[in-house]
Amino acid sequence: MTKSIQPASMSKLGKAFLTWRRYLQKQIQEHQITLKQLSVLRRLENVPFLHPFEVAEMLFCDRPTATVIINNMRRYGWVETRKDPGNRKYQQIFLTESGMEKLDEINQAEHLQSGKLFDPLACFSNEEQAEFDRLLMKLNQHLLSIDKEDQDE
Amino acid sequence: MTKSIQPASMSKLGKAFLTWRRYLQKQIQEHQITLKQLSVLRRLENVPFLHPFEVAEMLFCDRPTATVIINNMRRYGWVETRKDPGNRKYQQIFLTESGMEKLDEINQAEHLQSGKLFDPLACFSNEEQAEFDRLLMKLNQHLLSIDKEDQDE
DNA sequence: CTCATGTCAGAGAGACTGAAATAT
DNA sequence: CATATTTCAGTCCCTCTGACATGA
Repeated sequence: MTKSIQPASMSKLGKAFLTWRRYLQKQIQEHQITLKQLSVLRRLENVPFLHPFEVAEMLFCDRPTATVIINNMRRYGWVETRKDPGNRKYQQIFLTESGMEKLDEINQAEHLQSGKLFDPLACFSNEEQAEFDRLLMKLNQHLLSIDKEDQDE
Repeated sequence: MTKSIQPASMSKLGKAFLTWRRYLQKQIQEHQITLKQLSVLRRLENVPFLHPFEVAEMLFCDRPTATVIINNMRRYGWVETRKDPGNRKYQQIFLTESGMEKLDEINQAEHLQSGKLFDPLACFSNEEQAEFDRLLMKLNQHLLSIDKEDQDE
């Protein structure tokens, strides 16, 4: 009897995630940017600036990792940082001209236009999409209690 | 209007996956082993040997990546490789004594006993579990057509 | 003091490319 | 010849730990 580390459903979930992430990464690879970097750029289209801890939250990573990602983006000149004048322990991350150009380049790419990308959920009926989303929300809610369990140990 | 890279459900799926993987990794980190390495060891409990391309398939990664992972495991002495006598372009990957000891160590760890681990699906009723699994299978089936789409380009 | 925020160094895994060797 | 398997070198991103500095 094979001893598995995780329930079969979680393996399937992982497989779906990896397949999808690989596909997205491949679609943008010619633009020399990673998915996480693009996520940050896109977010910066809609807010004046981000704090590093907000980047960590949205990318669902820890703060040191966010620092690495931000530094990579600074190296490419897509963002720059300033001290928050109101609270000097914060950093503000701003989109640069170069970062906006990068975004334009990507947003105008033919195969990245909305409707051109593969739709992962196209296999679902509306009811199934809603149910899938509901189950994922429930799962994420449940997974939050992992942290509490950790503290008990 | 925020332009997102992916449907909201896929973000939720990614979040669930990362949370779960992080939890599992943390559970075994004291044993100085990664999840992929442990998956390979566990599989080798049940088959006489593996070919590298089989490792790539089960880990859902490409073959060069599988080579890296196998080499890391060889470095720790958990596996060793021999030429397949029947087909000399194949390698056979075998579990070593040291690898078996590593497995024993992990299998006997108190907090890794079955039933002790956090159950990610405990939030679901039996019906929901079945539905979740069914939807994930359907999604994975659908995602297979990504490759076909790629070839058309 | 405490707490949250941010950075840094270092290590390591993993992913990818391009090239090559090998065997079918 | 073409094809499939495997490895290798090299690069890069991400992740984590542990420590530390900063400022509220």
